[in-house]
Amino acid sequence: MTGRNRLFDTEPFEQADKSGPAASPDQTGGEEIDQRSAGVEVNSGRIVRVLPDVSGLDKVFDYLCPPDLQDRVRIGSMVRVELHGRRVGGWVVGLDTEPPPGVSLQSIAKFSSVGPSADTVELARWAAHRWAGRLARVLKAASPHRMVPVPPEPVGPRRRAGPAPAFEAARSELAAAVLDHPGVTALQLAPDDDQRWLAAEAGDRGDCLVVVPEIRRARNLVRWLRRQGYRAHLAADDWAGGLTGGVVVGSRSAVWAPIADLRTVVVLDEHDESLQEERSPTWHARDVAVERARRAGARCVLAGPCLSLAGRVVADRVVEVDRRTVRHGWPVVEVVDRRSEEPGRAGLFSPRLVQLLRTSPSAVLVLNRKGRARLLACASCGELVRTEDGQHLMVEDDGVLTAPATGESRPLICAVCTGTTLKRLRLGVSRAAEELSRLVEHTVIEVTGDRADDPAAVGPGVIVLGTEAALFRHHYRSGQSAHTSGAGRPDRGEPGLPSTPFSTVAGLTPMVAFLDMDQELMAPRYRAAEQAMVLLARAARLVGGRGGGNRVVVQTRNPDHRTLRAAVSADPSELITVESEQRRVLELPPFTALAEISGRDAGTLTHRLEQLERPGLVVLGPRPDGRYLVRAPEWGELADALAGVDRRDIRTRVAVDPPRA
DNA sequence: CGGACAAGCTGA
DNA sequence: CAGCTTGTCCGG
Repeated sequence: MTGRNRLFDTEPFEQADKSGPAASPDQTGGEEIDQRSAGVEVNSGRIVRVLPDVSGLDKVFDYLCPPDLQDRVRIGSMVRVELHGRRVGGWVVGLDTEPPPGVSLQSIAKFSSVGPSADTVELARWAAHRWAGRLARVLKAASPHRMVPVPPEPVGPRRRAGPAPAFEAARSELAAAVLDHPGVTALQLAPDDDQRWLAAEAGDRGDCLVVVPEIRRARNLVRWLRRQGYRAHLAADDWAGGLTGGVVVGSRSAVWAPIADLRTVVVLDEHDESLQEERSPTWHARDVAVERARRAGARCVLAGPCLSLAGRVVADRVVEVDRRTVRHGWPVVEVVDRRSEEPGRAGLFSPRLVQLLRTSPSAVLVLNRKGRARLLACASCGELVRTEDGQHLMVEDDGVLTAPATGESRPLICAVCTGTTLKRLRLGVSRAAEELSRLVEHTVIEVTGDRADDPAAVGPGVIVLGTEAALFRHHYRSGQSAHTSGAGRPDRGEPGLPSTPFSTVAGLTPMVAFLDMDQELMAPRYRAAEQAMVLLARAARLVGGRGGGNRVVVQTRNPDHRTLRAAVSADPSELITVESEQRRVLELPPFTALAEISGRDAGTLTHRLEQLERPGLVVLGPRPDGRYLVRAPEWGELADALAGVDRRDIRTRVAVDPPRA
């Protein structure tokens, strides 16, 4: 059958004719033909391969590169091209390519921006395969947000201009031990170590990338480095800055940033989950950093107070700051064993915790909620939002109330008092706050993750209570200073501490208490023990080292849990030893590779994977929520399997290295 | 992804 | 059979 495309492919002349008087005949067809006849032999008529930035389309297309663009277009360049009648952006991923026979080529419509280097495009390809996702998604992360028409040139002296920042001799020694070694080094630090010195020392050794989990911290670090006389660039604001040389700092996507002469890649707080992209492909900045450094012959340092097992395993060696420093950097961790309390009257607050809270000026309390109640209550009368007959609870769905049980729906209005202001109830946190306010004199502030407003202000006489978010979403307000800086507004380097977010300053909170650590310790996730340790390290950073007299309190019924033992003895490595052994025995990452398959057609995909009959590939599941896990002996196997299965006609989400499996 | 087109359905 | 929906295919 001669479909219209076949005709178009093979006989462009006729196609142009046939499009007839109605469709403007000459605009595209005529030009193409001219270029073909004039171009193909005579002018170099460079053909480039373009990957369009169109989600759902994972294909490359060949285009002619007009002569006036040829000196600017290279691998990674961002261009606009006509595709199927519309203009789309895309990346040049191949030069001088051989187009499929019989296709008439169009020209690139426009050069948009400098893009990732050829090396970075290759690295992105590796990552797309490694995490079984689309190349375009990775390239997007590796590309500037604002267009960069011309790449900046490297400048002369890139290193520190002024005198060296004064670090203790011990740190400079440590820096040398870590940074002057080829390969990948995992560096175990104390939780009160702000790690800025590592960025500075790396900067002293040449152009480097510093990846931190939070953009706010990246901003602070850039400011600090500049004050120390370094050329520092914030990757998010100045994508191309690194091409002039110096220190590039940014959050996870900074691991893709261009840089003139890469010597070192540093990842700070390597344990932090925000180093992993949450959308597919779920690439992890730690692993990209390691691979990038390896390819560039650069050094790589993974640092933090709570190195992940994955980080330790991927590293060539692990260096630990001396025992005394680590121990000193951890606060006293007090484990409150709730098993010994009188049964029956166990509220959320043990007598011991209440005693500690009463004498503490302020505190941050963390309640890891069970389940996710979406309850709504009327703000004026306080009633739960129910159906007309009061029999069923209702939830909000796209601006209307619906009762999942009956299907009944109505606008956002309370049936009892016709109030229109409804508030979301955090049952766990709200009840805990109520209970707490009867036990202590402090003002109690609730914090949950879904409130996008200003962080809570903690200060003397105030207790912040919330989910895990309470560890992050607050500012410290010391004494009478009423100043708080907005969440989105960068603080302008005020000299004092009042507006500085907790995330960067250790030792301000007198106490952090976990009301129910068992939720975390016993969570059915293979990394639960590690993740609980991350929370403890975070808390440790907030309250500071043991010298300050502040403490972390953990309420639990598992006082002998390996995570708690390690925290009490201020030694995260202790946990890792046990954890490592268990993971090996249970064949879990990082000793195997895991992917989580979810979505409507998860079953179909896993079935297809099983049919590949690859040795060592195991499908686990489905779990109650319909998700599957796929395990392979190592990530290469897993990636090959996922690449070898047809995913075109099905809707699934694939998360390689799922953080919460 | 989003348009182009074919096939399927409805009502006059 | 016009007018509309639904499904499938394909892009240089």
